[in-house]
Amino acid sequence: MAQYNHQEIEAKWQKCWEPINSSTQQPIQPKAQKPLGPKFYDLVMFPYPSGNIHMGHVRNYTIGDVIARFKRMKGFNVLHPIGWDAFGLPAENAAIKNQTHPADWTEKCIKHMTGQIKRLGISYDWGREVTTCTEDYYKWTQWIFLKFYEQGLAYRKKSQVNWCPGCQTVLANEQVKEGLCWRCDSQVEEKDLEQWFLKITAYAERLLTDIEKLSGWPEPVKIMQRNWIGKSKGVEINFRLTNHNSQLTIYTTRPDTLFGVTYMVLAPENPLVDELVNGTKFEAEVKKIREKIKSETTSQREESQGKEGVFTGAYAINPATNEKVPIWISDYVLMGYGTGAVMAVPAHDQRDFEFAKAHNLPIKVVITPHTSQLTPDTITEAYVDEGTMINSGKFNGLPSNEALQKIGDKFGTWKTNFKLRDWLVSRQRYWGAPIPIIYCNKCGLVPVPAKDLPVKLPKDVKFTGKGGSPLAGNKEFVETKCPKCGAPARRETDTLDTFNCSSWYYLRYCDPKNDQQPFAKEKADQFMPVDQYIGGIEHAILHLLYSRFFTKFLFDQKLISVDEPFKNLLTQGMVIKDGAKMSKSKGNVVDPDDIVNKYGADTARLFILFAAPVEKELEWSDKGVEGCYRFLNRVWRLATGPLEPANKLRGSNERGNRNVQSQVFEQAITKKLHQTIKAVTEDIEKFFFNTAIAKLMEFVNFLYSCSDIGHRTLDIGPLLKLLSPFAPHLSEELWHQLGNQTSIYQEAWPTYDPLLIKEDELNIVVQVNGRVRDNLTIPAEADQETIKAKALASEKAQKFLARQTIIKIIVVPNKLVNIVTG
RNA sequence: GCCCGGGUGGCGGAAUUGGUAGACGCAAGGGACUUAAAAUCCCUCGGGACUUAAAUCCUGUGCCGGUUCGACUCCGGCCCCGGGCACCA
Repeated sequence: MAQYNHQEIEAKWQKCWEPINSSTQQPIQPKAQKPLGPKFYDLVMFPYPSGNIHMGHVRNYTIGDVIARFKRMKGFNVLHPIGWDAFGLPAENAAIKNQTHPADWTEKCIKHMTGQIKRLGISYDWGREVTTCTEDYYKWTQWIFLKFYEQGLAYRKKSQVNWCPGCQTVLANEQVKEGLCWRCDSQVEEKDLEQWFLKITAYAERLLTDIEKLSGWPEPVKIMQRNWIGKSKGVEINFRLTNHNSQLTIYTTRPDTLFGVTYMVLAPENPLVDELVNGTKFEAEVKKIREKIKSETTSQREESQGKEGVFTGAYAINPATNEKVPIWISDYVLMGYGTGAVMAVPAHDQRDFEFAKAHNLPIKVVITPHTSQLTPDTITEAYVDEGTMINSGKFNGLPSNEALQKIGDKFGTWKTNFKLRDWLVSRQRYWGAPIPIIYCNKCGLVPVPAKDLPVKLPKDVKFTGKGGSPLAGNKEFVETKCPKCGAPARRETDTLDTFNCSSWYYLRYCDPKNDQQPFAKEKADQFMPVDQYIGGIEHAILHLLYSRFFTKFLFDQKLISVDEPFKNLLTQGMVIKDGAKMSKSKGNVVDPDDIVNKYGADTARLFILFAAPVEKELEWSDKGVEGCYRFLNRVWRLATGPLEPANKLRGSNERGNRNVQSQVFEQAITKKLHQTIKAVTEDIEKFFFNTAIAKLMEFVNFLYSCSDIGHRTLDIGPLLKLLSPFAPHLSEELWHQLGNQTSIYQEAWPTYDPLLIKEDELNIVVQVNGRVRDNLTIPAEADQETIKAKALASEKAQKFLARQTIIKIIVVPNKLVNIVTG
């Protein structure tokens, strides 16, 4: 018997699988199920080609592969593609550092990572490989951008934007995490710049309501998206200004507190501020404060906690009370939300309360709790709950929730607001898809005609890392002719945020070679939506929200027939070591290559699935890996062996059921096998891979515990099939050693016989007052009365029943009897 | 502060319509085989009491209460850990 040589076996089968892997066009069909089964689109988040795969990738791709192989054997027509999210900053930074071109660097990385992925034995359809930085791909990224532009959903606007000094480019709101750049952790600054936006806010309502449709998504992800979109219902109320013609519009979700307004606050950037203070004695002071606030970073602003502010000298009239209230500016009011102005009700809003305390502004209570009385003197924090209206004219005495509706109706206009901002998509970087726009002195802004796409990214560019769009330095690129009038014109030199590229790649996989359109509708329709999407939770908002937006837009353009891209989503947990995320600086990185070399891909795959449930964090353990390696060796010996001498020699301490006739073993093994088929199948369907593997181990352990008589007659084919999604190489090798000529994953998935898994005898627990006292073995067909009688007759139970009155006996079929005493 | 997850042996984790807590794996201890080691195979393995041993009993799923014949599982209150959002009016 040859030893289990993982290196030899894995290399051999990876080579054999090459032609089968790249052939979704001619899907692999189980022999038993000839007609093409229903489609199943199995997708993992495509990687950024950073140079090396890490354990997170291994986990991601292994999960996807188990599902792909399982579904194929189940008869589905599986689409299981892979590609590269290849535009992005690291390539450019590497270029600056190493004097290589981003294109060359990226190509090298892809080549290396391709080899690494192939060595994992993942059954990708490499014939559909997609790379976002190639002209044939980004041509269509640009094309889609132009579609947005045509529909008025891509526009340029000057506004306050997030600037990352580290990346030397602007960022979208979604890309700022707690004031820091999501990529490089630099403190994000605010800048006034003219930039390109996609009008994702036009889809805010649909992006929100359609979350309901995503029954196959984890609840936390849906909650995060809901919060990010941040819908709120309120009213806009106009306040007249004294000594001015214009009026002040505020947004509030609490019109019930309108009578409690004691001052107003404008965002420092609100244009009305100039109108109010220009030429007054307040101008200098207000503008000083405004400049100070503007210069502050987000985190400095947070520290000020809404205490920074100054009176503008102007007053507004409360439409409900006709009271004159002062107008202030403060950093706690944001220009980007609502109208950039609020009515301040210190008694019922904590931020207003704190500001009022800090600046000695009056407090007026208009809602009081049902149980106690609230006065401006006794109040120590804002009362934000519901209550009874007071000091509110004819609304006095009403419950506040009723007054909210009535006051809103009377004084304002109902309005829905979203926290979601439009998506800033322009980047002042080189390594991305050029924005296909031309600026003409006569015609203004002109989109590049579709026939002229792609706007090619020139190779000859200087990388200084000093800021500004690198493309601006390339004359040949910048200088062009206006497509409309032919006059000399300039190209846009910003590139698209790479999240544009990743927002539609799953559609390109459906038709990757199309040079007429991004994808043919009928081909996209054939596979969309993605049946199972697998990736890290870090994209809960970013990529997943953008992709939903793109899909809805393309649906509206009638380019596809689905309006949600991902039917089911599986968010895998991180791979950690020594309690921390693997990172170079911590020195706790485990290189997948090392594991594959030492133990093989099958072991790596098995361990990464076995060590933890998919959605939870996975603590890497070298010892645990060895355990999985041992298991595969056990399977190997089981299949290739005669039993080893040591195994035969277990003479003295063997279990009772040994040395019986082989027939008995056969029956027992068959039963256990069918139970295992059932359990493993159900576990895989629920993505409980860790317990599926445990059940395979149990079965193997069971086989080992049977005598060699049992072994000799054993057909391990079904076991190999059950194991094949997890450890494809070893299963395939042993499958062929059994004499089979065709690939194991062209086999149909094993089925179980419900009659065979039935136990003839059941183990029934006998409890007295809920505590276990005895175990009974009872024929499966025994009726309740028999079981009751046997339980009562139990000697061990009797001990606890002495001098007790039995009140009732509870029989749980197939499980237990509980005798309750008084 | 708000919103989500999650607390089970020495460790990773099982136990999803309330029904034998600790499957499976790791580590540890003991044994078989071996000149020896490795590999392999077998046994033990939450804590405690009692005992030569077997047996038996008590206790135990973050903490405190509750519902129930019966609670890791359901309810109320609290503590701790992880993640997300963070002046959104």
